[in-house]
Amino acid sequence: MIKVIAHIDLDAFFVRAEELKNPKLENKPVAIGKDGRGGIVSTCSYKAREFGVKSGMPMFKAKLLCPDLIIVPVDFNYYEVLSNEFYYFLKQYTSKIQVASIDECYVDFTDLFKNNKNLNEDFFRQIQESLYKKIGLKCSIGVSTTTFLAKMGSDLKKPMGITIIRKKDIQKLLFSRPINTYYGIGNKMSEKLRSLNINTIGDLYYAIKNNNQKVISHLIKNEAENIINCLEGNSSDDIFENNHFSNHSSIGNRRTLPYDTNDYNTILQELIKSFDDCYNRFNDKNLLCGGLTIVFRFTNFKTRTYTKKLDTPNDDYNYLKKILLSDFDNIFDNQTVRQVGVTFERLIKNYNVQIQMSLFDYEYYEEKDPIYLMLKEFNKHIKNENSKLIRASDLLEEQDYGRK
DNA sequence: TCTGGGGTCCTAGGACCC
DNA sequence: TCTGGGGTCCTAGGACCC
Repeated sequence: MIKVIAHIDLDAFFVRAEELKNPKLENKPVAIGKDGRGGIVSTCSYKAREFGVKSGMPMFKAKLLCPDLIIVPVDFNYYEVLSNEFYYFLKQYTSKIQVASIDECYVDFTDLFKNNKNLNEDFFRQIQESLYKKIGLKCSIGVSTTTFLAKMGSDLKKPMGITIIRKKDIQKLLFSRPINTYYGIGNKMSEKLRSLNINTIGDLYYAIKNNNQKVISHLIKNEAENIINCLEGNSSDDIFENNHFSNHSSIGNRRTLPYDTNDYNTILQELIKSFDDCYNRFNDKNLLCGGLTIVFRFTNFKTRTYTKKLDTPNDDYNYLKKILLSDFDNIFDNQTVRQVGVTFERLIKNYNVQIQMSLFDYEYYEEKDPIYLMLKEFNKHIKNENSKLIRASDLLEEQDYGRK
């Protein structure tokens, strides 16, 4: 059966989130990110883009392009709360939602269109408008028969765009697009392909079709076949239902040092800050950590990682920290370091913790409890007066931590 | 005064077993 | 009379995405 899959992507999400906090930022050139050594633009407002500011650009460069740029630091916890609001909003339409990141998801609307042959923009326009009215977020929507095409579609018109890609329109809409806009082909691969005179998605399609071995040999195993399937609309259209952006199999933190150094104590102190940051986020979630990774990035941007697998998954601060410190002593060899980081890996749900059912209730939570705070934020941001109070049980029921 | 920090996934190649 | 080769499992490092 032909499916109706939408990819819904929030427009300049971090900027929009900050505008909701501080409406004075609206229609101004705003960049979200760190303003300091190594700071880059995480995302920026459309006004800032008019000056040539882009995601990933060093902040000092952005300031040169746009002297009036307003720089706002990243507030990830707040974005996460807002992101969950967005996904709850979508649930009024269907539960067939696959959360892909903090600001985008795939939704299977097939059932809703079962009896309606006239697939058009109206329905999606209504979602857009309702989302904006209720939560204040803007989004772009791509609609097609597969997740890949929906994803490619949402990128074609922004902000507040709606793009329907029908099978007969794939070539017209996608083949002239630059090669790096193909989802899954990044800078490295684009560079290789351009050196082989593959500059557009269409170029790549025909090269594979014509069995151009020079090109095919640069792709990973089975990728050529996969690309043809994607561009002919025959790739997977399955939605893997998940409920939260916050279900992770790892939690990490990296920190760029104020200056490159090989000083043992300076590096160790930053590493411990990283560890504490990870632990604080990890500790909220009733998880066990099954492995610890330390990462160094050197002046030349090469990275070195060191992973310790734990015999038994653990959540004890002192135990994990002891491992961190002994690992650090083992591997640190006085090389000059630019960035250090820690990742908690192999996260699994801690089934040993028994929680009384009554504790799932919103009103039973202590005011300092992270779940309580999250709910408070969440309810505060729902603008519709009629929406009912969300209870902790609604959230927790849907938690499904751990790996498949 | 270049190049963040949150992640996931893939692969080459080493370790190990028989 | 020198170290094959098939298989599995694991991990470091890198590519990619937002």
